[in-house]
Amino acid sequence: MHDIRALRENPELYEKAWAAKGRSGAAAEAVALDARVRAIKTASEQAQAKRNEFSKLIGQAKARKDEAAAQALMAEVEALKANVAAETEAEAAAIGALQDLLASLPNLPAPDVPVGADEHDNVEVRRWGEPNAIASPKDHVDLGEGLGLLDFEAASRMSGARFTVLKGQLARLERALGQFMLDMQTQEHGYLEVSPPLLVNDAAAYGTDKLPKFAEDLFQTTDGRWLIPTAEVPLTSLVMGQIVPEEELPMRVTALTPCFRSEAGASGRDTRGMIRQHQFYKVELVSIVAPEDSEAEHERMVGCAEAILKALNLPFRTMLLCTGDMGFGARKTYDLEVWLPSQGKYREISSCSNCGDFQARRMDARTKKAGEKGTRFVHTLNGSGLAVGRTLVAVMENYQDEQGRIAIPQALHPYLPGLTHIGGEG
RNA sequence: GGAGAGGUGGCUGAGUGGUCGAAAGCACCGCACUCGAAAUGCGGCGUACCUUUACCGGUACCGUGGGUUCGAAUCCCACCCUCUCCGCCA
Repeated sequence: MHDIRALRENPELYEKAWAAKGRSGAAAEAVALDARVRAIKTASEQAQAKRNEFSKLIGQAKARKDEAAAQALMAEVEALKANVAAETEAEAAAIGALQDLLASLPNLPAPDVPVGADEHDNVEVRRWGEPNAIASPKDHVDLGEGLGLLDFEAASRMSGARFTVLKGQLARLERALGQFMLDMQTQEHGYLEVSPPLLVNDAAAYGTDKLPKFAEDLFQTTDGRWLIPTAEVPLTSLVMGQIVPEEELPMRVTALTPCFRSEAGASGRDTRGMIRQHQFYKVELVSIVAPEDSEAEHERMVGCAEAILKALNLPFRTMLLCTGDMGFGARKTYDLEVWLPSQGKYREISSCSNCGDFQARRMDARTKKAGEKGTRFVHTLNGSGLAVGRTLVAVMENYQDEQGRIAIPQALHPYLPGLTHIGGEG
């Protein structure tokens, strides 16, 4: 959601950003709607004030038992009635139209976000690790099926495409990865572990900008709730409608949850393997901070995500997304891309976004300094730390050997005692 | 799922359809008293929006959304949430 006052004062800034996303003219439309809202509002309030005045007089007449005067006033106010109804109705309609428009418009990119059309214009910020020279690397599908521990056919029989069955040590490795990530984020990076609901209502989905625009990307339950596409939704919604004392900020929370995505717009993309699934585990990081702290927090959060890849010794690069590749609610986004030997390229494994006050406005999440008057909207940030399914893929492919076995990364040994390899005698 | 009770400001808690945005108390802020503090006294003390340079003024908000009415915290309807008991259940 946007600050209509900021928009009113600086429409060119918004127009520039929205035109680049194919919403040319939206800023002017919003400003015009806003002017209409305020004009109607003033008229509507004046009509109500007049009616209230009469009603008060009627009350006073009744109080002194002057029935005749009361009846006369009631006759007089009768004429105002229709007017008030029409005005308030027009007011609600105008406000609704403005709200709908504003809710459909994406966040503005931060000034230091590179301008670009799509992922080709993203900027590599840094690179870590050297891709292993693996002779004719297998992909994770061949590796997993070769080990008899990955079964896409069974999954498709019971659930359809984009699901997987993991078995044995591979299932155990997935679990170990989730535990490892969660432990690192809580014990080393100071995030508070949360076990949130996986089903949320409209308000939570709207506040985290999944609704109304992206309903088709979500699964909905028969009673109208939504399966979370990411723990960002429930974690950020912890502050929905709240006024958080400023001394409690920054608030850092994390959760390991399944994520459910319909992948409605992705048919045909990444159909092989478990890169793009309807269901996957992810450790999510969410920070709620004071406005002036969000940029520094963003850098910190990216570091918390990178730390997992470093600990697992997986080569990756950090990308700063350009304006055209950023998500709807983000003001600035870093993606982490991990090296996948089978594809010979880097693939997204984490996305860390600073949403500024965009989500906070939608969900009315504010902060207040003790002893000071007034509140400010908080800034919200979210990032994957990391996507467990894709990390499993990366571990399988980067730790494979010539026999199709998979070595266990050093950092996971405490989670898989006695296990050095998956496959073979391991 | 069944039966019942209830949702009012930061908190507690009043509120016969008519100066109720809402008593009172607590908390908080200012002033007085005091060397200082406590106690006491006096005053202030919600949020959002509209109008305005500002002051003033206006509108809305008593769980949410509708309705009745000249007028709704108060009456009616639906929904949400909390609590108690019963049933069921991992």
